[in-house]
Amino acid sequence: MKNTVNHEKNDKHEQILRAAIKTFARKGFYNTRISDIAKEANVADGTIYLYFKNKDILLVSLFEESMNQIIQMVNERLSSITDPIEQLRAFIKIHFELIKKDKFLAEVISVELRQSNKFIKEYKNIKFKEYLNIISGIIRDAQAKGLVAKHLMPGIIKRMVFGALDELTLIWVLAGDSKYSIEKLCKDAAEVLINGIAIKK
Amino acid sequence: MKNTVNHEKNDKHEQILRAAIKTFARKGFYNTRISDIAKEANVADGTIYLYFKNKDILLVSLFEESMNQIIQMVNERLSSITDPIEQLRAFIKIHFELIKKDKFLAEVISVELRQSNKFIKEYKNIKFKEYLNIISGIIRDAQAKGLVAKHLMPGIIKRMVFGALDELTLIWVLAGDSKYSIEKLCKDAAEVLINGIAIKK
Amino acid sequence: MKNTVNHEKNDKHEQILRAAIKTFARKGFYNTRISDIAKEANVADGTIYLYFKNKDILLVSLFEESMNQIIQMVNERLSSITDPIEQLRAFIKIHFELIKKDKFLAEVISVELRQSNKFIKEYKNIKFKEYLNIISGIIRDAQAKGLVAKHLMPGIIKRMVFGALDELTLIWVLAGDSKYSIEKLCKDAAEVLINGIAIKK
Amino acid sequence: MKNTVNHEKNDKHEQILRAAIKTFARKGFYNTRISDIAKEANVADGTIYLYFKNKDILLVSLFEESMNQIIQMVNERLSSITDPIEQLRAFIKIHFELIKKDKFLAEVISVELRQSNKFIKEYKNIKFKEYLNIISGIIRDAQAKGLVAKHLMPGIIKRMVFGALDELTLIWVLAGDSKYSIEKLCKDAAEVLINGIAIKK
DNA sequence: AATGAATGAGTATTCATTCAT
DNA sequence: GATGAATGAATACTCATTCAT
Repeated sequence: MKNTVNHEKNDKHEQILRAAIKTFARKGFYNTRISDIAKEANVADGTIYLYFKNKDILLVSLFEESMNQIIQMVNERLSSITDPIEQLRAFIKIHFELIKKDKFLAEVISVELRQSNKFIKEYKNIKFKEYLNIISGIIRDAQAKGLVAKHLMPGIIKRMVFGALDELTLIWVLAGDSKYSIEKLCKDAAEVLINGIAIKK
Repeated sequence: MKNTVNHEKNDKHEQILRAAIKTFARKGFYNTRISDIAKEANVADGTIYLYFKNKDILLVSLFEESMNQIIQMVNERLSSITDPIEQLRAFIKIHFELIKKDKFLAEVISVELRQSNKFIKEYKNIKFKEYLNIISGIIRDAQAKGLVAKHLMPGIIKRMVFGALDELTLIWVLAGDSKYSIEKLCKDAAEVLINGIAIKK
Repeated sequence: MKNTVNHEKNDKHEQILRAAIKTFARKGFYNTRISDIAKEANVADGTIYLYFKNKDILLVSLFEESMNQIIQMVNERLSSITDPIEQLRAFIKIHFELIKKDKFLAEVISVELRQSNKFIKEYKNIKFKEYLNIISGIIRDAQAKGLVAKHLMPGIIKRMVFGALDELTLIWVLAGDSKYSIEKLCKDAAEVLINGIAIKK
Repeated sequence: MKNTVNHEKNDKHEQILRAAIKTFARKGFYNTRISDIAKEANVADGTIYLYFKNKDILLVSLFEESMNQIIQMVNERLSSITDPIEQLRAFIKIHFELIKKDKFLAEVISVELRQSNKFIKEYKNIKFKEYLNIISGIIRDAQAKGLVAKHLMPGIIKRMVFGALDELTLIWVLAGDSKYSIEKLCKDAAEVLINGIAIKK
């Protein structure tokens, strides 16, 4: 989030996006007023419309821009790993690192993504699919290397992996008093998911 | 809701609930108008308020009543199985059977549940927790019988299982042209999840 | 109120009227629901419409029937008095007696009469005018007998008298803990009003 | 309401208040729609809510602000008069002057005040009590100077005076074709009320 | 670019009234 | 006559969006 290339002092765009994330996380998309975001961002209501066409687009932009950064970072980190199983483990690790780094964003993505995919008109969340396809890419590679059974369909596995991680995200993010540490969640998730798909030697 | 005994086919309560499920599935909770539901249910707008206090409560009731039926059915079906691993397999099977039987309901639960948990004031989805606890109960039993490693926390596993199943629900329910059959989803899910947690012999 | 000629045991008409008076007094005409009155009267909502065309007519009937009884009683009591000044004194006395006897009715008449006169469509409160004209009749008689100055217009005086009495009604009726006794109000009112119009000897 | 200094002729606050007075006078509080007021004020419906929290508060503000001006003006005018009897006469005169100057306001205050006192939640019309207390103040002064009998209670007299004046207000304000001139009403009222309470020499 | 006052379309909910039983 | 479930018209209020400054 912080590794963006915006070096403007007065970066309203970023300012509004952060305020939107925080407010959507707290109140949800439909219960958030543009004026709530404006207040949080310390700008006038109208200013938001100078940077984002409307409320829907604000949420969409938030997804797009966040996913962009995440995807870039994930790809970078994975590029130095060759074993697909280790790549999957790393993917899971990075997922939880990101959640820890930006709880609000994690909450917005986890809670609002489904709704928006379906109900924000004309929106196909390409970036989200790209994120999911990192997983299926790893699976395919693993299958090619004989590490994962060929009959498991990568399109299904990627969703199961994401679903499992996303649900764990939720419990960490929604519980103020996290019963489970990020590290434990990460460790168990990696163990179960890798055991689940890897061919046993 | 009503203190009358509803044995009529023309049960307004049921009629409205079905209409709500269908409409929430199609348009989402926040984009559904009470008048949409009324039209779908072939009743007047005001009639809905004779059976449900308000729109929030309508969604909540929908969850409660549906989960009640589901939980009862799942428990019944699982009661005749003793091997916890087979119970888990059966649980997964039933999950997909239910989805197939009531696509609209599956969609509403999968898409709206998260939002409602957090944003419908004062709502603690006890029934949903009860559903999740069926899974953790199975896991605990399996651990007691030495079938699942003790260090895996049932509270985490239940969420991973649900998350994975729920995400698969989504792809089947949202894709008009299901690329994957329910049966394939069920089979892969069971395989991966059981492999993931079961101790390898 | 109690001297009506209804000797039916199950007099719904009277029952509803009493419930309406009580409820209008407590909540005001516009804030009273037909169902409130029905509940108070221990009848079904629909039953009210068997006795009164609609909510407006219920208020109107309430005025008409109450004023009828009041006028009849006042006329009866005044008929045995010949001195117009004493008649006025008696009128004032009776006014307060009535208030004391039926506080709820007094409150409804005092608080709702103005609104209804103006805003209930097509309603000309003839009975209320008849009540006022008792006062102007007394004044005219007094003027004929040289007890009240001729230049005072009975149409004005009747209103002043009513306005003064009505305002005192209000303070007694609205104050749960009446600071002033009915008797004191009555005595002062009679003194001031009679002194105000009678020619000093 | 607004923290801006309103010195413009085109003051929305004032504009809305005037429109509200006119519309409440014509149709009554409960029969007036916010959109009626908006139309009369030549603003959008929503604009009203920028200046007044809700419909109840609009009526309350109308009372408060009007009574404030009235009280200030009355006190000013009375301050130059020393004889309490003449003060009372002046008070009555001013009352009718105000009615003549703003018929709509007079009508709203006279017709809606009672209702609002009782049925607008949490509203204690302090300003109205302040207005009434001008009268009782005069009476007390007159009693101290031996001009009014001590046994008459100022708390009762103030109400009688107000009731009488208010009722006369009504007949002038409601009658399109005023049978009685303001001047005649004023003269008779002053004569009767002063005769009514002053000790005869 | 930034503001925030003004707009007015949009909707949940209420409640007087009806009418089948 | 009595009921009360059903109706649906009516409306206060909200809030995304615009635009004059």
